[in-house]
Amino acid sequence: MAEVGAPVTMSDVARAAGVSTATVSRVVNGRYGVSATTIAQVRSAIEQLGYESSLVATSLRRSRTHVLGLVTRTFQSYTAEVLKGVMEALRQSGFDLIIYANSDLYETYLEGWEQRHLTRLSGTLTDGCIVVTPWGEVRSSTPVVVIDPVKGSTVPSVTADNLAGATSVVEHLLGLGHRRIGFIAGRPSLAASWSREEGYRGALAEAGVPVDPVLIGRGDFNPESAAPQARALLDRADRPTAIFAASDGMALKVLAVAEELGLSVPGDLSVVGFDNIPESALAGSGLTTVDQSMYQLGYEAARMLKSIVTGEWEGRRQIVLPTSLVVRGSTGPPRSTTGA
Amino acid sequence: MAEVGAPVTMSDVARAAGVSTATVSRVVNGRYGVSATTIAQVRSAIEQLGYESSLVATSLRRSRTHVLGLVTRTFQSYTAEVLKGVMEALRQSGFDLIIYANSDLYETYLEGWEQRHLTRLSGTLTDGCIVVTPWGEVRSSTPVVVIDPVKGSTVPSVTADNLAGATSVVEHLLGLGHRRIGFIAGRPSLAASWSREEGYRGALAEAGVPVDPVLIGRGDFNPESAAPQARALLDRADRPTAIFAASDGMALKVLAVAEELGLSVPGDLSVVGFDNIPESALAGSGLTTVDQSMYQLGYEAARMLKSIVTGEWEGRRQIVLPTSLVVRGSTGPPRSTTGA
DNA sequence: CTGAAAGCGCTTACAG
DNA sequence: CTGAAAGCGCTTACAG
Repeated sequence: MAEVGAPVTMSDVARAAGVSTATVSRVVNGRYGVSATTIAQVRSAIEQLGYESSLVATSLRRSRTHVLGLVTRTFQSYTAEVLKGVMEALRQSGFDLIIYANSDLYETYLEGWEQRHLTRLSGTLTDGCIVVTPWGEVRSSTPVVVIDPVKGSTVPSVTADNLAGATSVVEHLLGLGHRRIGFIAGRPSLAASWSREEGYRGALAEAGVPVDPVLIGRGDFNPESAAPQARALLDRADRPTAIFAASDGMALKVLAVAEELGLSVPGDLSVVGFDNIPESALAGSGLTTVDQSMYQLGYEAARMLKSIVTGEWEGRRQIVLPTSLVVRGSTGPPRSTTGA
Repeated sequence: MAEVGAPVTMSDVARAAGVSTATVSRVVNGRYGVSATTIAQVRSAIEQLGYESSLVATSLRRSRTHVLGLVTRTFQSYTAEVLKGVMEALRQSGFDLIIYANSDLYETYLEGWEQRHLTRLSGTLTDGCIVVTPWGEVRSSTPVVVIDPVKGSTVPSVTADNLAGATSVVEHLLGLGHRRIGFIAGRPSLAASWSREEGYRGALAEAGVPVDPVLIGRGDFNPESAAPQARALLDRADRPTAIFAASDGMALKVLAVAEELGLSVPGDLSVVGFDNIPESALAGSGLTTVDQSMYQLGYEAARMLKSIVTGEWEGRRQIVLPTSLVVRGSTGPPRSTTGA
């Protein structure tokens, strides 16, 4: 029952039913103008042969495919959340979803992957695409909605309120009595990265705490990128009493480095992340972080894309969703609460 | 920069470069027998126009597409784990991955979704497919590997050692002193469901504890399906001191029902699940469960599919992966440890 | 109500 | 080394 012969095509059905492929196509697509008898014959042939129209052939011929695409570089935990949101928004919408992932990202196409995939899908397969965290600005012949766009992007997009989120983190740390607060930044090209750094700087400035450039490390959102930065910060004589990493992945790495150096958290060091991925709740006594509902990002992106495709979208094309601070065990007052 | 005109086709490139589409195709695919000058011209036209070949047109024409498919009904947390494993196995393999999800699952196609999607992809788009937890037996004109097949399936598949996993759960509960152990089964058609029930029955029998049919509830792996079953079990005068649910989703529901009824866990009731989804570690003091590495399932399924497609697969076509018991706070000795 | 024919964007023998 | 032509599996005007 596993692997059977060649796929059943529309010609096979036409032959079996004694009609032309045009007629089969009409029946399959429920077009008017086919006699009841013919419909019955064709239906029975379809049933017997187990025919299903080829997605590829159909979408090559049709202008509208009722398939939306999603292009992502990786499948992290947060990707699953995004996908759940997307599927919920698409439920009963008449749009199917296709997700395309490339296996060669460690080779040639790393930089422009999203553009390449987008183009390969757009002309024919999909009516529109969601792109998750692209490396650059994207363009397409069909509608696109970007989740986490690059800085300065003009494409329709959905993003979390990174500025407010980062601000709340620093206010939380300041409230606990921290004054030397380190920051590990994310990939510079992303708008999210800039906003988080801006929130960090702004909140310090607001509190009258000077920003010390030596306390800022440059990561790229990749967990590994945070390790050397954390080590550099924590090896200093005047090391920070708290580190705010621009993503949970990086923050978890900071926790690992702290443990490696024999620093207790939050006694010797408070650590905060951003994203609230599931792993953050599991790490030791929990990682304090900013929740940006990836589910919501996915949901809103899909809702927007769907409406743009059908021409019904009226609202703004750059959506910003609220974030919320989640305080867990990785933050506390510094050892000597004499700062200020 | 967002939405641009019509997609750039191979004809556009051919026109710009002053050659035929056949030549462009040769350059794009790196075929021999094109002069250096022509290659340069075509390359420059491709560059200027930002051309990418259409995935759909290419795969319609070619027999081999170097794209593998994955068909899934939902995106749960475990799906992300499966996908991570799949991508890892496919990394650098030359195979891209396409995931297809249907938005109308709540309508017509609920029952046969996997077969329908499979057929629509198989003829043309993909060289082979992974199907996650199908409703029935699947057939296809190209290779298929099923994760969690239905009972009696003969298709190549990867599955966890559900029998051993369930056995270890019951042994764990027996070891704590439980004798009245309830069970909430999963969807009957799945092989996983049968094996888990078999493990439950077998371990009880092994210990000389008679299986009481009133302690077995029939769920379908869907969390919601467990609520009425749990209530029925817990409303009994001779209620069980422990409930083993065949999935974490259902087990978490059991915890909710217990709380609703004012039962303390594990004091009044021990609860065990199966799967070890991330949420299980977060629930209260943690859900005791069986870890079946979804990452491994995905990884092995992709590795097998890839090899079958390239004709290199030599090993068994029904892989069973080990499981391990994860003891957390939801299990403990029953209130009166006087059983025996 | 039905079919022959063109064409969606490609690739691949087949000629030259 | 290069191009004209056929064809992958469909859909859609256009005739009849």
